[in-house]
Amino acid sequence: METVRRLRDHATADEVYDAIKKEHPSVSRATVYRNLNLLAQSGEIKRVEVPNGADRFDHRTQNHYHAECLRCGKLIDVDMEYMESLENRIADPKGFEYLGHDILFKGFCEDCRSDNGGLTRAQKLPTQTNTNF
Amino acid sequence: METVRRLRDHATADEVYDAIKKEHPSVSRATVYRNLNLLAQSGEIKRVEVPNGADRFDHRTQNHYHAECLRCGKLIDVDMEYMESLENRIADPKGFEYLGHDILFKGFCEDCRSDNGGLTRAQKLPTQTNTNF
DNA sequence: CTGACTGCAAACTCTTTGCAAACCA
DNA sequence: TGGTTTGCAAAGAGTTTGCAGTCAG
Repeated sequence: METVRRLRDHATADEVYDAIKKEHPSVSRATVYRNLNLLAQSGEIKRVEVPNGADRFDHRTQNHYHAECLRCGKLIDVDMEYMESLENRIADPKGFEYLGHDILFKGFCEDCRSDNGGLTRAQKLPTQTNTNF
Repeated sequence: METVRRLRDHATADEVYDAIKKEHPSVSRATVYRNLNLLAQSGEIKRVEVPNGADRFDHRTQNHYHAECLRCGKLIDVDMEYMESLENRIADPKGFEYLGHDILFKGFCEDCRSDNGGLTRAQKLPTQTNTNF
């Protein structure tokens, strides 16, 4: 079942389901979700949570950051050092127990940066300066 | 309608709806959602997207980071300088047009760090080392 | 045989949308 | 009046869950 990590590129549960279904048409969506959850909990794959979008599952299990295309929704790996203890920089912990962090970059992927038009998740952003998240 | 920013603390659309309903019982959820979207787009309030949770709306419109309590879901403001151009540190832009980023810290809030038990969003995390996101 | 795993369908959460009625300028 | 905004209910996306049947050891 884990051989589904051959999909490599940040597949959503549904993409995994579709891929599995081709070889094992009887497998149900529920089973795929259940097993992805198990694998993610055991650490064999990594769940990448995307706000307002389906969770994606990553065969790379080390910590790293992602960038999301605001037009097509694609997720790409970002080539940047993981900031191990970013949370040490926080000035006033106020009793909060920091366990980790996640950074999500936003923008347009190579394919999408030109075609200005069409549906996009960017519509939810403030319109004046799209750099204001 | 914007006076709903008196709720101050990262209210969800539903919390806003509940608050409005007390004074204007006829207002529907759809209207609240529609207007929150308009206000967020015009930049009068800031939408904070929380993976696998309801979006929250923030009266603070400047860029800043948040921390999410993995037990109760509460969102708190993080006292840390906003890293204006974090995306400059990315080694290999690969044609991606970076427009911004968001950082979400995770952990347990003051109230929740002690009570180990009960439902928690942390259950979705790998179990061995909860610091591995 | 027993516990673990599965398929199915229904349920759930959060949010958006079509439409007709109500409102406002 | 004509464009905008509303309420309602239905629809939508993504995911989980109860249950009964199936499988493996």
